[in-house]
Amino acid sequence: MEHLIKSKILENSEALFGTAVDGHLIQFQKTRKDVKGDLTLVTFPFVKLLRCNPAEAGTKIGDFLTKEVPAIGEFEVVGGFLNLVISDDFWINELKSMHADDAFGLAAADSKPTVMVEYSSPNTNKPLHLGHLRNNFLGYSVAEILKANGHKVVKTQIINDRGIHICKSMLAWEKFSPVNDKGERETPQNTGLKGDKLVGKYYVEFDKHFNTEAKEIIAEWENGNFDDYPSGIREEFIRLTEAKAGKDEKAAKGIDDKIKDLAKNQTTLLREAKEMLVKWEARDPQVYLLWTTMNNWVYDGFAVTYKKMGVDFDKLYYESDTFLLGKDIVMEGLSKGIFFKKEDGSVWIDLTADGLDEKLVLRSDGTAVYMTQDMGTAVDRFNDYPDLSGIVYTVGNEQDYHFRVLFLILEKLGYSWAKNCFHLSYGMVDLPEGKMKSREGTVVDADDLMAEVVESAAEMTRERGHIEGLSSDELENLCKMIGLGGLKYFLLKVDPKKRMKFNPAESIELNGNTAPFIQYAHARIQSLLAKAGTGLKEIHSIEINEVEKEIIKQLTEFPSVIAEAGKEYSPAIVANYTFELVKLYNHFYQSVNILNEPDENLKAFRLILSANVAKVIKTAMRLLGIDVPNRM
RNA sequence: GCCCUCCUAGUUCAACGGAUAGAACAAAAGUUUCCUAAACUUUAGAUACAGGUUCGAUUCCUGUGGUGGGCACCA
Repeated sequence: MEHLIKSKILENSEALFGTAVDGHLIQFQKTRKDVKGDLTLVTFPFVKLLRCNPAEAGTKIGDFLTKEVPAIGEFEVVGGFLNLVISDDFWINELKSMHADDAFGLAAADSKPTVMVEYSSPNTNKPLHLGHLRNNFLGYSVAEILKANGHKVVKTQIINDRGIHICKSMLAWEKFSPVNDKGERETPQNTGLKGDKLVGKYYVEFDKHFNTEAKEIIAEWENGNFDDYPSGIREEFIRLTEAKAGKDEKAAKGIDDKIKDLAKNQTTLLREAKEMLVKWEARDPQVYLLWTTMNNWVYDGFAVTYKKMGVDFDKLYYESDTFLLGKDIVMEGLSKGIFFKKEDGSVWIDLTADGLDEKLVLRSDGTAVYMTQDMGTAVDRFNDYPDLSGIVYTVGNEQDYHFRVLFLILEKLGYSWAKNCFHLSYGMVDLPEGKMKSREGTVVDADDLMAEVVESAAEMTRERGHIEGLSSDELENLCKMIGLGGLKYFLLKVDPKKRMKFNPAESIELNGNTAPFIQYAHARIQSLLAKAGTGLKEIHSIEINEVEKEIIKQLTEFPSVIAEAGKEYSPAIVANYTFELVKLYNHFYQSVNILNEPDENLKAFRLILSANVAKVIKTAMRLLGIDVPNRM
């Protein structure tokens, strides 16, 4: 309808305004609930053209449209707003056509370019936590939304399987794991621990011993013992200690941290971890075997978690394969004059003209940095998938700057796809008590949380009843749908860019803007349809009420909501749309009695309306990775 | 110090520069002879502050205050 009106106005702009008008002057919005009309045209933009007041402009355009567009019956002008009334027949036809369309709202599959969506990308030294849940749910959902928009999607993750952090877990396991009577150190098999949990345990173990050792070193320094440490340490320690005098609490703490860092760098543990990393890079067989073994434990653990989350991947990248990539690109950029070399041999790019800084792309010893690797990986992916048009990176907003730089460098290097790369940046998830800090044990473990929400859903379902006739498998499945749906919805309904607060109690809430509220509406409609039986009759001309019309209007917006969510990479748009739809429907449901409606025609209409609400709910929730039960 | 981000009811979130700033939770009051009460209906309550641009500003610009993050030859 908007397209139709727009083109009519543009075609006749000479007659209406005496001049051609720009398409963007024609702005629509939803009509306020308390005034007459279904669609509103904002007439302020035409005031200057027509040299009249907004109301006169509205009347002129309204007169024109009622003549030109049959579906527009009448109109009303309120100030600068032209409110158009669209005929009931138009809405009923809309409903009929969506009812006939099983894939309503979805664009034709694979009709748009291939997009890669990267998400999850964990480190292999610790288990997944709440922050990863937001990342995974977001990435998965955006992938689904892009598919719904007709894109072919490759879901991927890059697994950070190498580096000093992995060596820390490995070292701690070798040093601190107890040995059982069979002479084995702890394994997932002999402890029954999930692999990622076991490895994570030793990462924590490393940190514990590491801190203890650092404290001991500081104690030695405080006693004036610097014998075992390199020259310069004593001076630095004294300098820092003296700088502390007279500082306020916060500044003093900062200096304490620096002293601690100084001491940490002198620990045997860190030295050994670094040695292990060097051995790993040299492919030392023993270190490599340990690395492979422990990473496999982690992958087994992650697989369980991903399955529970309901996410999956089409292609995996491992940092151990990609961490050397990108050097040839640096050389190429160097020869093109995009990068420059400093005296010490390090290679940089100067982005000051773009409002950014100088950025290192290759160390003076010729080794790659994070940026180098990311450049290489991106190019690599476009080689792997020749029809790839762009990459979406689901990564936290602490890396905003990194991705700005990365995309800019790729663009300067002349990769035309650089403009199709997008950083799906999301805010941190806060707990009611504040930031999650692994050191302080305030991290919420992903497995624990998922188990908790499912258990809560089970409790509430048992309390409520309505479960007669369900097998225990069906019941378990239902509780999973409700619990995990609630969790997913809670994390997805907020604008991804925004930092959000996670309240464990609210996440399992079943009222308000939650998945169970939406799932319930769907289940109730299914049971309504089952009771009504099949054979929905054709609807004849009928008078529909305001609420019914509102619902149809809302339903017709679904395709544009999907398009909008794809453009903005925002599942929140889909979530909030669905919630509005359900509220509208519940209101309607409460005000009529569909099954006992004597007018067969009206009954058929209301059933079809309900069926389409259910269809849209199901599709929308699918885009969020949430299952909807047929009964609950 | 420099750069980025965010600040909306008691709380958690909405609002392409558009009409009287919407919801949800919490609070208060109601609705079960009838399709699932995990529902529905009422009531009360907010744009951090100060300027500017505009017919019109929660939205854009400037400044102030606050939040969080980034500024390593770490990843």
